[in-house]
This record gives sequence, C-alpha cells and structure tokens, in this order.
Amino acid sequence: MQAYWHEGPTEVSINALCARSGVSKPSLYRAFGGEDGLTRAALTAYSQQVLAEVLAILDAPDGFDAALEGLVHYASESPLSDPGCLFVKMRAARERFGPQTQDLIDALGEGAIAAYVAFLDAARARGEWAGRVPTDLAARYLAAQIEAALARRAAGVPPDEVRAVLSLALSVLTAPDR
Amino acid sequence: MQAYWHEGPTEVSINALCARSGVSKPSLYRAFGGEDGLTRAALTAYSQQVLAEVLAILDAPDGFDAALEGLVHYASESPLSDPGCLFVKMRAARERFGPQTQDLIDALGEGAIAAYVAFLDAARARGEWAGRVPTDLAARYLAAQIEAALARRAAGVPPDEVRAVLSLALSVLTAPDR
DNA sequence: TCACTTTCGTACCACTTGGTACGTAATCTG
DNA sequence: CAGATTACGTACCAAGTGGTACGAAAGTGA
Repeated sequence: MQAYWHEGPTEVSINALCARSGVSKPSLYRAFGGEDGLTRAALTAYSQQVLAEVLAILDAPDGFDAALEGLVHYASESPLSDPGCLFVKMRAARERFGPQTQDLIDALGEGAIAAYVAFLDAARARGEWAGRVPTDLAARYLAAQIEAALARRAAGVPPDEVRAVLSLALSVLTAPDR
Repeated sequence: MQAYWHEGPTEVSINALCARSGVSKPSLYRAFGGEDGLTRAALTAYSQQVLAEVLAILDAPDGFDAALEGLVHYASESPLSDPGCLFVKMRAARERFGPQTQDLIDALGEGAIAAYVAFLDAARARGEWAGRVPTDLAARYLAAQIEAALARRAAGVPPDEVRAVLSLALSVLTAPDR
C-alpha cells in the first residue's frame, strides 16, 4: 500500500505522487492523515525493510572484520542503495518534514547507534576487536562513515570510489595498533 | 550587494528573499538574470570568501600535521561553519539548481580535490608525510571527510562529536604505519 | 426493495513558487 | 528648462503546493 511511495524519495509532491500512482488525493489523506503521516509511514516501511538487512550483516557469524567488510559492500555497492538510502536522504532534509516524521528520524538514528554499540560490544567481548577507541565513539564513527558513504553514493560518486574511501575510513577500527 | 543572500542558504525562496532584503523582484532579476544566476553569484561570492581560508590553512608553515589539525578545527569548531558550509549544502541539493550553478558546484568540487592533491604532494615532497595511501585517494578521502564533517555540523551534531569523528578519520593519514 | 451508512473522487480552496509587462519616476543630455 | 533614456517597482501571470467540501457511487442492514 505504500510501496509506490518509494519511487519518489523527497522531492516528489503529493499531487505528482497521486497522479502517478492512480490514487485520489482524499483517499491518500484518509489513509495517512496528511503529509507528515505519509512520510512517517514511508520511512517506517523503508526502515523495516532495510534495518533488518543491516542487522543481519552485523550479526553475521564470520567475525568482526567480515561484518565490517559486509557493511562496506552494502553501503558502497549494494544495488538497494543505488538510488540512495531513504533514511539518509530524509535525515539530511529533516527540517522539511513534520514533527512525527522528525521524531521517527531521530529515533531511527539513535537506534542505529545503539545497534552499532551492541555490535562493537559483542565483538570486544568475543575478543575479535581490541581497538583502543572507546566503543561509543567507534559506534558514532561507524554510523557517520556509513551515512557519508550512502550520501556520496546518492550524489553520484562511483561505487568504486565510495568503497575505497569507506574502506580506508573503517581501517581505523581494524588496524592492529588501534 | 549579495551579502544578504547568505542569510538564506538553500531553502529560502526568491519572494521571501526580496521581501526580507527590501529589493524588488525585477531589480533582482535585472541584476542576476534569473534564479540560476543568483545562486551562482551567491556561491561564487561564498567560495571566494571561504576557499581563501581553507587554502591558507593548507599553506600554513607549521607542517603537515598542523595543517590537518587546522582543517579539523576549521570544519568542526569554526563559527564560520556554524550555519553550515554553503558549498556543502548546495552540493547536497545539486539537482535543485540551474545548469550554471551546477557547473560551478562541479568546478569547485574538482578545485578542492586539486588543492588537496597539491597539499599532499607538497607534504610528501617535504618529507612530512610518508603515507602509503595513494595521493589521489588520500585527497578524495580528505575531501569526503571534511565535507561529511561540515554536513554533520549543519545537521546539528555537537562540535565536540564532529571533531572527535573527524580527528579519528584523519588519523588514518597521520598514523606512522600508513 | 428500501433506507442508511460508508467509501470514493471531482472539483475546488487559499497560498506560494519563479518570472514579467508596463506605467512611473529619476537621471542624463542638450 | 525640455526631451530622451534609463532605472525602478507595483501589480500581475501561469503553474504548482498541501489540503478539503461535497455530491455521487457502492456497500449493508432489514
């Protein structure tokens, strides 16, 4: 019911969306109750689809380095992030959305940080990661680098370059002396 | 004559800009010839003001590490980048602008890369930087990290966190084994 | 079959967007 | 001071924005 919204990320208007999807405007308003509810519902659906994949990467049984490599691959080369991550785009344009959507954006951002913290804590406990960087900073660093890579990807930077830069950035966490 | 444009970064309309600055719309159109010329002129003025500062940081006589430290300070704590770097914001919304402005955005981006390459080459020649990372990749990495830091700054992330993340990212270049 | 409720979409609302036609006022030239 | 020219701004334009009033169609009960 909300899949057709994904075609238009942030720049599509409600008028164009209705015309393109063949749904009348009042129907859309009855279903979502305004633009804020619509954007919130779209981001909810997207996050449920995507967060699961990221969490699956983090929970991969191949160890810390393999998980990081999976993140690099996902952010830089996955076709799913070809048109750009909806969450990243919406976070960049946070001010344009209504309060409900802004709250959801913030909550998803904090949830991502929490997931990274859990991932790093688990890796440290398993002895797969002996970094000297504090876990909290490493989590925020991870989130910032992934987000930047997805943003660069959406801006049209070639996947190879995105991968090289992201890989170099994450080497801070894997280098043996850090 | 264009200073009042800086108050409104990307989200301000021409109508609001004219109303706020007391300039009639036809006058503005006669001076700049449309929105594309206006945004281009604004970005030109901004770049002349800002690029000089960045180049001065890169040319600082205190050596490679000090220059990097200067970049970190500039991107994360400088009050000039408090409302966010206009170039970064406009580059993120590149598609919204006219062809002239898009060309200028691209040219400024390539110019920044070239400046970083020159900076790294000079540091390598002086023996202040012995990194194993290829110069071209290091330059793009530098540009990506600075841009990401400025974007995070504009998004409301506290300067301390921006600084910590950026400093950690740039440690890839200063670490003795890389 | 009839009355009632509920869903649905046409056609509108006020408002903002970028952009301009044209009359007026100021300035320059003689 | 008169005449030509230039700069200026009111008041408009079509198109698009998010949002809704209201009549018609469809379903539901007896």
